[in-house]
Amino acid sequence: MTDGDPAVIGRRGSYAKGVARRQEILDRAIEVFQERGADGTSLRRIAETIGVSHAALLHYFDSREQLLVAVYEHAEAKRHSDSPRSDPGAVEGMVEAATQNVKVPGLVELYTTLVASSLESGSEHGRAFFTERFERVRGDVADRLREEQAEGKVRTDVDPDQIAAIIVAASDGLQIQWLLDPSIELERTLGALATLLRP
Amino acid sequence: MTDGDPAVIGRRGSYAKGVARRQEILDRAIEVFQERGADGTSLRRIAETIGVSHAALLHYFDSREQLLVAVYEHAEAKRHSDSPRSDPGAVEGMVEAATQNVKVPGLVELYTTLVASSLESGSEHGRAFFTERFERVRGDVADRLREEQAEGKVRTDVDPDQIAAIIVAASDGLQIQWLLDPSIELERTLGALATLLRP
DNA sequence: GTCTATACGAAGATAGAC
DNA sequence: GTCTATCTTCGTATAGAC
Repeated sequence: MTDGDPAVIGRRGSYAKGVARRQEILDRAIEVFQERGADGTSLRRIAETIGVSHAALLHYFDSREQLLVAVYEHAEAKRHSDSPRSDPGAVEGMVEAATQNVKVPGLVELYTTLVASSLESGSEHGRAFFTERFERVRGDVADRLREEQAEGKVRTDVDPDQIAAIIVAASDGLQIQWLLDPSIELERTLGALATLLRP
Repeated sequence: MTDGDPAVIGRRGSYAKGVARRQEILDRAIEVFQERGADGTSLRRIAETIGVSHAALLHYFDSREQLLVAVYEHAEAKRHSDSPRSDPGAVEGMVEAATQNVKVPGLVELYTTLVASSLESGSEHGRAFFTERFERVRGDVADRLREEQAEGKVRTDVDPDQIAAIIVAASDGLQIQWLLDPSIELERTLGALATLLRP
């Protein structure tokens, strides 16, 4: 996120109570999504669970999609601050994140749903968010790969940027495959990718 | 699909005209999705474009999701019969499929949308379809990997089943990343994955 | 068997009162 | 800043004409 002001994501609530209320709504909404994923989560049901009208939600978020994106963003940020940032290798970091994700199927479901809808034509906000996110995550992974290449931990006959894209894609895709069929062993399969990268 | 009768996918239309009409609907629907993806595609809009009532569609397909799955299945089968089945290496086959897909963004969008909704709780049909599909595709790729390992074309220090899952995941994920940001160079990036697999 | 007509409830979004 | 009321569209279900 390039903009420093968190409230700028919605349309209003830029001051005092508005910001607090917004955070409160997001906190409550996260719980809803963690247990329900993205299916039983209409604006009206979320509003009902939280205890406001659905129109009130739309006061803080321009559309259902913006609310969903904000919820995902908020949940992701919260997890990053909860886990003490171990900062391991490029693949190891992805493995760690993926195994964490898979414990909260609702979030993976939400993520997948949002990525899918961001591909559709009407989704300016979602498209921008995920385009930026993919770029940032790929960049981070590529940077770490370069470090590891310099340290002799990763083979140097492949382009770090391309490998980074593959790692991110494989991680996303495997989480989906795992949700549909847990027999694929997410961690060990991502481990095989790490084997491929060793010099 | 384990059942040999194609008409069994819907609920009726098992005979003569019904089958033909069903195919006709699918052919027309494919065009709709190829240009619109999955967003402007409500049951009613599809019906309107095809020239039937939305209730008529539900005569051939139990639900909107079943129609969408059938459309995707039909489009995929059609493409397989159109391209003369080159049957190359494991990764090469995925590269070929992915580069074909990316020429029809609507289908990738449809695929992603369906996979996402198959994760949700209400989706029995979609979930079964994609679980089977992933299993079949992974199995095919793994078989080819084993052949290539025997031929000395692929390194043998990795499990073919795990690599197959990674190839499928990476292919799916990269198509999405490419749609959001074409600068990642889909073919060359998947080529890097091929490099990793060489002995 | 095939399809039209119609109805129902839920959804996202908007307008305007308070 | 938040609500009620309302609009439109959606998926789905049913009745019954042909």
